[in-house]
Amino acid sequence: MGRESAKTAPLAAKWRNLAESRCAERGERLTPARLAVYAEMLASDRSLSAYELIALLEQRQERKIAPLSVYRHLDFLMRNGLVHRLQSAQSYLPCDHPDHPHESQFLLCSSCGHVDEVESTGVGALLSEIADKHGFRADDAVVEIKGVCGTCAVAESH
Amino acid sequence: MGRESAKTAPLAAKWRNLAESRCAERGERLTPARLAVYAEMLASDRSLSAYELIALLEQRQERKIAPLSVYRHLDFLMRNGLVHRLQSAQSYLPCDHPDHPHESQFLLCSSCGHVDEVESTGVGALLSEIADKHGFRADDAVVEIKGVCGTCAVAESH
DNA sequence: GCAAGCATGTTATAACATATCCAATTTCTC
DNA sequence: GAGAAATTGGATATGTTATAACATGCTTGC
Repeated sequence: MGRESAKTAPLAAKWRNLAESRCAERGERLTPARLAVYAEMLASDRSLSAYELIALLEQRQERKIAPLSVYRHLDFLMRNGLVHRLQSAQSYLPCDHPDHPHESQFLLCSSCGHVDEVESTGVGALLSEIADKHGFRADDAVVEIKGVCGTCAVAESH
Repeated sequence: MGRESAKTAPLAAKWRNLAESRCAERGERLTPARLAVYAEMLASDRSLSAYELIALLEQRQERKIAPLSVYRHLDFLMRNGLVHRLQSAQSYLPCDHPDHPHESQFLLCSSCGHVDEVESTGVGALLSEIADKHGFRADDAVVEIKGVCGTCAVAESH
C-alpha cells in the first residue's frame, strides 16, 4: 500500500485509465488533488454536494480543505467530461461513461437517493426539434427525471 | 389609484383572475403579500432570483422583507401552479399558462436572459418511456434547454 | 367571542459558491 | 540545472441561496 492510497479513495484501474487518457488527449493535467476528488466521488454510491465531498476528503486526508479547492477540482472534472452536476439537487456525480462525449438524462430516486445516468437516443433530437420550432438554437439541455427507482418501488410494495 | 397599487406591481386582470380562481378552487388563500410577489414577478421580463425579488419588493414597498417570507410566498405560488423554479438558474418565473396543470420545458437564452416556457406534446411520453425501460417510476421531470433565442441569433449575425 | 389553524414576522444560521491575493509546484527555455 | 513563465493550490473573506426555530397575529367557522 503506497503513500497515496492513504490519502485517496480506492480507484478502479478502469476509471483511472479512462480519466487519464481523457485528460491527456485534451492536454489537461490530472493532478493528484484532482484525482483524489474524482476517486472520492466514485467511491460514493450517490451524488454528493460540494460540502459533503469536502467533509469526506478532510476525513480521509486528515486536513482542512477549502471549498474553493473542491469547486475548482469539480470544475476541472466537469470540463473534462468526468463529472456531471445535478441541477435540481445541487450535487455532483461521476459520469457513468466518460469514454465519449454525450448528453445524458438522469433518473433521481427520491427514496434512496440513487441517481442513474442514462443516454437515450431520441431525447436530443426531440429537444432540438422543439427548440427549432420556437426559433431557438439549442446548445445544451438539462433533463432530470425525479421518481422512484425499481428497487425502492419493490421495497415499498411490501 | 387605490392604496394597494402603491405597494403592488401593476397586475393585468387576466392574471389576477386566473390566480384567484386557481387558488379558490384549491381552497388556498391568495393573500395580498402573496399576490404582491406574484405581481412583481409578472412585471419583470425575465426570471428573478429570490433575492432580486426581495430587492424589488423592498424598493416598491419601502420596507425590509425577510428572505424567508419571499421563499414562503414562492413556495405557495409554486404549489399552486402559478410559478416555476428554474433549476439550472436558481431563479423563479411566473407560469405562462396557469389555467391547467402541465409539464413544461424551458428555453433559456444565454444572451438576453429571456426564458420561454413551452409545453410540447411528446416530451412527457418519451421521458416516461425512458424511465420505464430502466424500471423507474417517473413522477416529475426537469427539462431546461440552454441556447440562443431567435431575436439574439439575428442580432448576433449583424 | 373564541379556539384552531393558517399566515406572517424576526432572528439566526445552514448550505452553496466565488473573489482576491499569494505561495508552491510544475514546465519550459535556455 | 537555473531561472522565468504558467499552472495549481491554499488561506481568508465574502457573496448568494435557502431554511430553522420560535413568536405573534389574522381569519374563519363554530
